[in-house]
Amino acid sequence: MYALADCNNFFVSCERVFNPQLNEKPVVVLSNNDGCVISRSNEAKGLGIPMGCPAFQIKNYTNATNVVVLSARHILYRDISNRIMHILGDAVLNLEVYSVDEAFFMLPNDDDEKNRLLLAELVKKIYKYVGIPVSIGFAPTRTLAKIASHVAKKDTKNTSRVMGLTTQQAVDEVLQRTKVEDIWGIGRRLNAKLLSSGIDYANKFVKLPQSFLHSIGNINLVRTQQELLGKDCISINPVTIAHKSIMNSRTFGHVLKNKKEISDAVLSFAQACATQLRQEQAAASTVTVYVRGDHFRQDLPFYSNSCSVRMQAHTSSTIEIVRNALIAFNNIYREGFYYRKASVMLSDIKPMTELQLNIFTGDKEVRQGRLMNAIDSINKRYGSKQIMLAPSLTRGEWAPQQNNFNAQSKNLHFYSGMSNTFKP
DNA sequence: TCTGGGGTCCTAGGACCC
DNA sequence: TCTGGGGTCCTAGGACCC
Repeated sequence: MYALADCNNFFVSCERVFNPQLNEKPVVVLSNNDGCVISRSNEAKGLGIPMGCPAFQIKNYTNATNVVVLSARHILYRDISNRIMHILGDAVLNLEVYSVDEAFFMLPNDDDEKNRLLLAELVKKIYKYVGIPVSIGFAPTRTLAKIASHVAKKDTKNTSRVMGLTTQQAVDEVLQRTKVEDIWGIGRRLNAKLLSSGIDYANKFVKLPQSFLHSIGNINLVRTQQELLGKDCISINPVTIAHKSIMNSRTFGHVLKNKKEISDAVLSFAQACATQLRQEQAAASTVTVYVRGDHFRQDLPFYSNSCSVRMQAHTSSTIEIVRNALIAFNNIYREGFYYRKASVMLSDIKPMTELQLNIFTGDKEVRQGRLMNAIDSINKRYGSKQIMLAPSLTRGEWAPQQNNFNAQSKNLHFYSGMSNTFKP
């Protein structure tokens, strides 16, 4: 049996832990740059505010009700997430942290009732020690466990917030009232294709021939169907999931034209990627830089492009990674356009332990490795930005804006200045 | 006026090999 | 009029997830 623990309205719930006045009020948390809604309380959902709603459209849904609109504090959410994952990790087998607010794990018992009691205890424990409401579903496959956790979350009569799909009868009943768009693995495109063939609910989806699934999707869609039929198709991840790519990317606070300002952003993102890479004790051989204009500005010419540079050898040195990121950036920067976003991605990542020294770069690699170790330990001890490459010492023009937009409606309450109130 | 930031996997098609 | 039959590797793009 697999279980999935899923935090309810996670970012909003985190904010409520530190500000109980937010309880029972409609609350939303915004994406970086205060762009759009990424977490909603039940009350906000009740007002009809959709996921991904642009911040400036919230007022269209408020209906004369006070909505509390908050900028995101991802460092805080990550810390709370870690606490929850520790509690889960101590109690269960094979914890797979799937996202900041979700984790899969295996259940120890064959007995449904024992499992149910164990999970109900975990839900209580997490609420008691961390203050976050969690729902847990369990079933023979991950895809069914996911559906079970949704059912548990929505069923307000079920106070234990635990739901098992352990008999065929229970599965059949739930599939009958699960829309295909709510199945894990079926997104907007596939949903549209299925609907146009008259497939609206999961009980119809599971009866489709595999040849049809192949014709509208790929092998993953067949796997999703098999999972709903109770056949475990998703291979178990190793204990520590190594990243295959590392990315750092921001939408700028406003459009930028000046090459230096944008290359400062690229430099800063490349440094962040390199630091994370070393934290994971890994090295990468490919750096990709991407830039684009502003989709929403009809009045400006639009340009987007990306460039990948393959480095001579795998490296985790900030100096090498930044140097190559800037080469890639120089390749794609075009004079005369306005830019709104840039990103840096590292790929072809390997653990340090698997790497051999390249005969061309060996000595330099060793020396830069010592330098990077020194920088990392100083930054760890005295604060994350004590030593950086020189051009990134100033706060860039590209910095995203938070708490810095106009409230058009008196119905909107904008909280600000809360960013540093949390002490782990 | 104002629209996020990460990730993964799969497939088709091109380049290249013998 | 006629133009082989296998392979591999890489990349771009599309789909999905949170």
